Amino acid sequence: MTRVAVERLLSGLNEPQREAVLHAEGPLLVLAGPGSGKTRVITRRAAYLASTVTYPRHVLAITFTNKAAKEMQERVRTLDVEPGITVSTFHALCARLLRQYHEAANVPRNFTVFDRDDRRKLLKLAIERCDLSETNWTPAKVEAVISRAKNALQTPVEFSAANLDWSMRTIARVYAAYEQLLSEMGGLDFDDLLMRMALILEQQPALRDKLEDRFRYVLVDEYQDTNAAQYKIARLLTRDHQNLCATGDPDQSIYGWRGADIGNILAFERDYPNAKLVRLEQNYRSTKRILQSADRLITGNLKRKAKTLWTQNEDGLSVRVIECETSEEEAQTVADDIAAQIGAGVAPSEIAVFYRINSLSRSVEETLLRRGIVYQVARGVEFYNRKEIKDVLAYLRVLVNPADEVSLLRIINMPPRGIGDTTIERLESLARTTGRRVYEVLAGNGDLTALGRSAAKVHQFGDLLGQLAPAIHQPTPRALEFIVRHSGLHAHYAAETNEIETPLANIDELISAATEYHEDHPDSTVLQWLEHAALLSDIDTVRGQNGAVTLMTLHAAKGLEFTCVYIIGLENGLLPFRRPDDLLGDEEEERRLCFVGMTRAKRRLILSRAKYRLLRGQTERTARSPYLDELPDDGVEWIESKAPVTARQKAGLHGRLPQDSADWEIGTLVRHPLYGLGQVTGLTRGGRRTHVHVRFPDGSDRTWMLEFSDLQRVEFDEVE
DNA sequence: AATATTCCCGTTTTT
DNA sequence: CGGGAATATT
Repeated sequence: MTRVAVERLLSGLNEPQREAVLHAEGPLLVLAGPGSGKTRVITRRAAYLASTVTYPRHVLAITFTNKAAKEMQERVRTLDVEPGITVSTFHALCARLLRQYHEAANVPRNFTVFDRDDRRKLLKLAIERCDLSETNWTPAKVEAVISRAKNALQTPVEFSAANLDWSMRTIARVYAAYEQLLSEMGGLDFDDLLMRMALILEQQPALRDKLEDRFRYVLVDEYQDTNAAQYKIARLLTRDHQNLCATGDPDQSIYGWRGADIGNILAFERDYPNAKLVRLEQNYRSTKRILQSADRLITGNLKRKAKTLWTQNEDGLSVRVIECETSEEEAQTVADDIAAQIGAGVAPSEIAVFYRINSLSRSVEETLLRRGIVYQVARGVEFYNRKEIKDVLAYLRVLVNPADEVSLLRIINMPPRGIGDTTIERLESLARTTGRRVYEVLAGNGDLTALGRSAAKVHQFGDLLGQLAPAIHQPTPRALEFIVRHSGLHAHYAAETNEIETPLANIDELISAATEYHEDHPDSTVLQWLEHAALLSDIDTVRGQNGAVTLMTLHAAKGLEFTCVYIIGLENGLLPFRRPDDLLGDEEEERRLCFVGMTRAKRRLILSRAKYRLLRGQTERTARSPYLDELPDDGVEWIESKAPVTARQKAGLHGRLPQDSADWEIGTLVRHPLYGLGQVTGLTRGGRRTHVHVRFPDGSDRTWMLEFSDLQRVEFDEVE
């Protein structure tokens, strides 16, 4: 690369940023405050290494999310670097390497990644196998303990040895049974991906050497959120060449609950005594007032390395704290302000609402919906959690990895084909007694008479799988279409009429997603796509562009920035979050979480709380978050939201006028405050909910839950 | 065997 | 409140 080109990589960077970009050999720690241009630095650094110092294939960058990986890959490309660097999350990287070196890793070549649901199911089985009761040993609790053990790289035996008390010993038994089940099914859970990789790097020197030689320059972003397994992987990959660049910010460590150890970043200089340290402290993102407020808050943390955040940006607006009466009012106030900002010309995509727990999104969603403000919720996993989506994926998973009995049992009677619980039990016991796996019983032409009358149906199902099997060698979108069509799922879901939820539309969307992925990765296999889908996170599925306001948890907000930021629910027990039963909770981590949220804001930051909050069906009195009291006096404006008593609130019932579903029928003319006049085209009455479908003159169809809608009946004579 | 209904429970954050 | 499991019904 020419001198001119290197100059270009350095253009617009300040001195410490340049140092970080140009430091090639040896360990480097970049402590980067919020908004300090870290992304720019690591992108340029990767480009510099790939083009000037070495070849692209020797550069590895590990990011926290898939989305960040994709963006970084693209940015490096626009810097005119030859393709070939590896940018990936820890999990995706490990999955790829474990598959590539499956023999050394002692995992099946076609292992599948078991998500949280699968893991729960398997744990239930494991608890059962250990003759324990699910009430005493709840899957959730056991899951947490096992996950922690795996993150600490403890096998069942080691875990058992390390714990003397009876309860932990018992969980160790479940852990062992769970591992047995996983291995029988050819599955790896999220933690396994890291743990296995760490262990083979440790135990197989030849492979470790090979990988270290491949990845000669390693960058780990968000180093403050690495856990023991990730730490070990990073260290082992760079043991000899020591070219590890860690970037991050201890003040933004927010994943302690999932095993992340803030100590990893704090001890970097001890681990690497000759490390170069670069501090990025100039903030280019936020106004002075926003930065000062956030900085003041974070100084409340006692266990902390002091640092100086500063900015040359303007003072800006005061940070606002809005105290509302109720959570509904809070949502309305936020929606009002959002509407005003959009009216003033702020792009909706520059606006975000953050909250501590997902369930808080609902109130804001409702108010935005009513105002017709387009929004997106960073909760993409929910899409992959839909029943129909899981059904389709289960077919793929079974075809790719027939040992996956969790998926097999999911589809054996989906669509319904007359194979009920008793038949399944018989099938399982037949498999057990003949020492085979269930899929082997299905695939073999053996004797199914033990299954009684259902034998024919089971046999048919085995045939069906045989017919579908070739599809997985097709490109994923085609495989999906084939399977959806021929499995009977299509017919099954097409038959479901008058539903608001349209499974077929979701399946189409799944195929679109696969198509998009396939365009980006033309040579990818079904197996790779499944893996990709399993490792997607909430934030990965946010579609950046379009004119939508973004709603997300504070955790998902890390690494992003918006012109206007609203953080709702600043109440004691909610932020900082505290579980009802237990007193503990890392209050410093909660403070960091708030800090992360505040520092996402460029120009306008609003913090809100409600004195009464409707949570899980009950309105409760709340107390203000202590964090609000820690904000500086200057530059913060406190607003007591006046509570306009509307007809709605007087009417009670979630602040809405009661609607009587008896008044509604197909053809009824209605008026909506936003969309105007429309006509009811359908009603879906569920257990306690009624959904109204309405068509408007512009041809659009919309659906509301009757009790929440702002629809009003219109009599014919009014229309004239 | 499949579907409809009721009841009970648990309460975060996510790869 | 909402989801999942257990139970009742056809």
